Amino acid sequence: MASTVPETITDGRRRRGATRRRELLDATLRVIARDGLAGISQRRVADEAGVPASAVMYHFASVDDLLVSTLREVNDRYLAELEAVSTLGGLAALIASSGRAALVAEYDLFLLAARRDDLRTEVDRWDAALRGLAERVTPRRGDVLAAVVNGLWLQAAVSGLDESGALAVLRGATGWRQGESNP
Amino acid sequence: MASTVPETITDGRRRRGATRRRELLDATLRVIARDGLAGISQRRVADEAGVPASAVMYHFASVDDLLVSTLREVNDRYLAELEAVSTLGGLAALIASSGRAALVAEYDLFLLAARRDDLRTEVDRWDAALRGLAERVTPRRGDVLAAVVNGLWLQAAVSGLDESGALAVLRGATGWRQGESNP
DNA sequence: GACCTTCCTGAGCGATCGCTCCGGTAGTTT
DNA sequence: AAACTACCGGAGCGATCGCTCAGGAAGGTC
Repeated sequence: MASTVPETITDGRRRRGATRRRELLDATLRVIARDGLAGISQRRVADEAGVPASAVMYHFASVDDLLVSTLREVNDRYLAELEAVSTLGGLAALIASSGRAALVAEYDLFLLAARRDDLRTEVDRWDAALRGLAERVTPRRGDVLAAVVNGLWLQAAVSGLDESGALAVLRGATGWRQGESNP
Repeated sequence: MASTVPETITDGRRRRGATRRRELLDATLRVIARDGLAGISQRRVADEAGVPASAVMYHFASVDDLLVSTLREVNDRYLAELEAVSTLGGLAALIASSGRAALVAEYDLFLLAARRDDLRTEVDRWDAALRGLAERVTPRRGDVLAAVVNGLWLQAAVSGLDESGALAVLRGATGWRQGESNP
């Protein structure tokens, strides 16, 4: 909030620093996917990223800050994808596009946000985006579509789900009938 | 599997032991609800239950065993409740009956089961029970109902959900129209 | 009463935890 | 080249971790 955010970093030192910071965020997501939030520690993330342990504390104020930053990054990415969707087909493709391990990791972070007051904004952002999409795609059945999307995403995380199966459920839930126009 | 399971324990020592074991399971669920799986430790659970730390290792082979036992207990309870449901109204009541904190804790354990091969059976049990209920209540749209139930449960955990709201979505998703017979 | 089984618990070990500190290195600016 | 800045990384502190162990205490059996 207080720091200036240049559109492109010209300072070579800062650019390397920013890269390493992102590598730590990626490593964090991989560790969560493998071992869950309980598996996160400064040293484990550092090892996963191939950097010394102290690097974590240089780029993040605390391990919790690392976790929260990872959550925000993941959420930003998904919100952008959600907002780009306008059809049931696109929605099915999005839900089926991520691997199970990554989805499980993202749900772990989602639950973290659900439990902590200081992260409610992240949950609310997701909720608003999903509700917006639901109203956009199926104006009369927005609440139903929102629930189905949440459910399908959970099934994709836990048991896996292919695109055509997801689409069939989405159509079934929104009252789509064979021969109707998209979505 | 190898131990005899008497229908009622007459030995006072064993009965107290069984009680304490259950207290530890309850304490575990409370700690998860508050701090997540990452907040679980032998000493923290023991403190929450009001027993010495060594009691955990007496009643459970390891902290992981404590976690797995808690998961199985929670799953058993929910499966029994799921199997008792036969109408949309009953389903809505069940979904809305648990507090948010408890639901978040149960999802944490659910994700643990989703990530670990040795716990797949628990996920599969849940999946089979939900699918069975869905086919029972709405034979033609079983897959849709299963997805909606998962989604509503997630929403109940994250944002809260009242019974009437849940019922409205369940009816909307299954094509129920005003004036039709239950469910 | 003696004897046995079951449950209990405080002390403590080695490992790992989050985090601090500080000397060092390498780009950038003057 | 000197001064400055940003990034780097090994050492190490106190706290907590999972788990072991050995010595009771208490209920049950004979």
